[in-house]
Amino acid sequence: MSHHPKLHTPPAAPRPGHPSSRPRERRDAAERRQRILAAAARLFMERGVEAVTMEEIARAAGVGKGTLYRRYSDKGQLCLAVIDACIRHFQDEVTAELSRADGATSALDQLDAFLGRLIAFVEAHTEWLGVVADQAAGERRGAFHCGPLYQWVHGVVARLLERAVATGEAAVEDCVYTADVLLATVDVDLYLFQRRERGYTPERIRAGLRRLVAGLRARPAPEGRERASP
Amino acid sequence: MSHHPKLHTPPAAPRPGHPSSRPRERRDAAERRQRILAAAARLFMERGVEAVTMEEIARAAGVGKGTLYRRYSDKGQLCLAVIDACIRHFQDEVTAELSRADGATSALDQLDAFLGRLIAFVEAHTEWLGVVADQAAGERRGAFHCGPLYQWVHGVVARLLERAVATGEAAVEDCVYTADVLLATVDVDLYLFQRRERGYTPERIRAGLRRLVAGLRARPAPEGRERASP
DNA sequence: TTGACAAGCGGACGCGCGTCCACTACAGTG
DNA sequence: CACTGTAGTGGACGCGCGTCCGCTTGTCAA
Repeated sequence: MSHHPKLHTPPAAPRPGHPSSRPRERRDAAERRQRILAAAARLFMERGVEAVTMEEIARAAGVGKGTLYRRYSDKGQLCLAVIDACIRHFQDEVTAELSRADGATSALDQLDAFLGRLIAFVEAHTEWLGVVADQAAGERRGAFHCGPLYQWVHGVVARLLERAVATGEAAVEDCVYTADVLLATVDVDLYLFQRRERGYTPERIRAGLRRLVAGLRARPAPEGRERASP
Repeated sequence: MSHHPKLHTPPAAPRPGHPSSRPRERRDAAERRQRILAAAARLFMERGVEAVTMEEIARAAGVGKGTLYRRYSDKGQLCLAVIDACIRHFQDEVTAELSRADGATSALDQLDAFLGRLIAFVEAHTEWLGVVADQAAGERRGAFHCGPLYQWVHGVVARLLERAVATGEAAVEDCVYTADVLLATVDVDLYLFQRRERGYTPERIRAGLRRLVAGLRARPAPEGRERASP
């Protein structure tokens, strides 16, 4: 298992596939990459993600800053690389569960289950995801939404919505848009705000999200509906 | 018109109200503040918000960086101060419209109208709001959600939702949470992503949001409903 | 008017990020 | 094995932010 089409930095940069197709990554370079990842993981665990600087990571890994930035264009990318194993695991589980429940469960229920898993994932990696989000500012605005992780999650949600529409379970006009909306719900910034400032539990957030999904269900009688074009 | 309880930096810092209650802001300080605001507004218009540095603003205003930071703790606050007039105008219009339509229009329709206005506001000030959002990173995470602007907008939405529930129009369990969700929909990052990458028009976004609100309507027959307490 | 005190000022400074480029050393070639 | 091109390296550097602290100046009381 575990093959989501080049979502993750495969081995490194040149070629993921054939063993003798291109000047593949140098041996020493690969070793340094391991050192970097190990050092970053250790420091992040020890002192928290925010408190560690790129310079420290470079020093701890015994490489220069240039080398560090060659592989990970910013702290966010490095974070994603560090929790890469978790991400793959998450994706594998989801993929497995979805294909298992394929015909047996309604699409909307699968969506609900997926969102539950997603909340758990966010809850478990808030600090990391927070840093990732921070990097997507200024010049890099929108980088996260354009990145493979969001694309994948969005794809899953949109596909489930489309299936739900096809089976008549749900009445959704614009699945792509709606998927964005559902995911905006677990945006790290909002999630942290609700957890920290509002004092919500993950369960409460989950419940709210579930009710939102319930609102997508097709209605028995479209009587007092919205007027379509004013 | 135009009195929302200290949402904006009133005159400056010490006291908004009585004329002889505290060592009110010095005259020269006030003048400098005007210079800063004018310089910032000009530079932002000329070269775009992102491209202007705090140092340049200070220089253009003929003050030191320390002075600049004394009043506006970061670029985001400065941005908000520059578009303060627009914000007040927005709030006044909304307040007026809401009190005008008070008994005449259904709460859900008022909500819909408000969200339309909100989208227009975001569309008009994306660049500024983007910078504001950028500042709410790292240490300052959640600053925007804690700030007066979000609080106010959230209050409006939550109140309308509560009214809709009271009149039986809508079936919403958790109005505060739902307000957060509706607003997450027009989060600057997401909004820009949908506008730029997905190529959505504001109208399309508005339509999607409207449908989301429609999903909150109370159902005629609660048949295949969610099980309330598992 | 004078004195005193705090509010206000401003620029030097430190920090972290990310870039840049002269140098190194690995991996194919003859 | 010597040769060579090129991926890879690392640290000096520049930038923008935000802070800090010694100096200035308005304001109020005597």
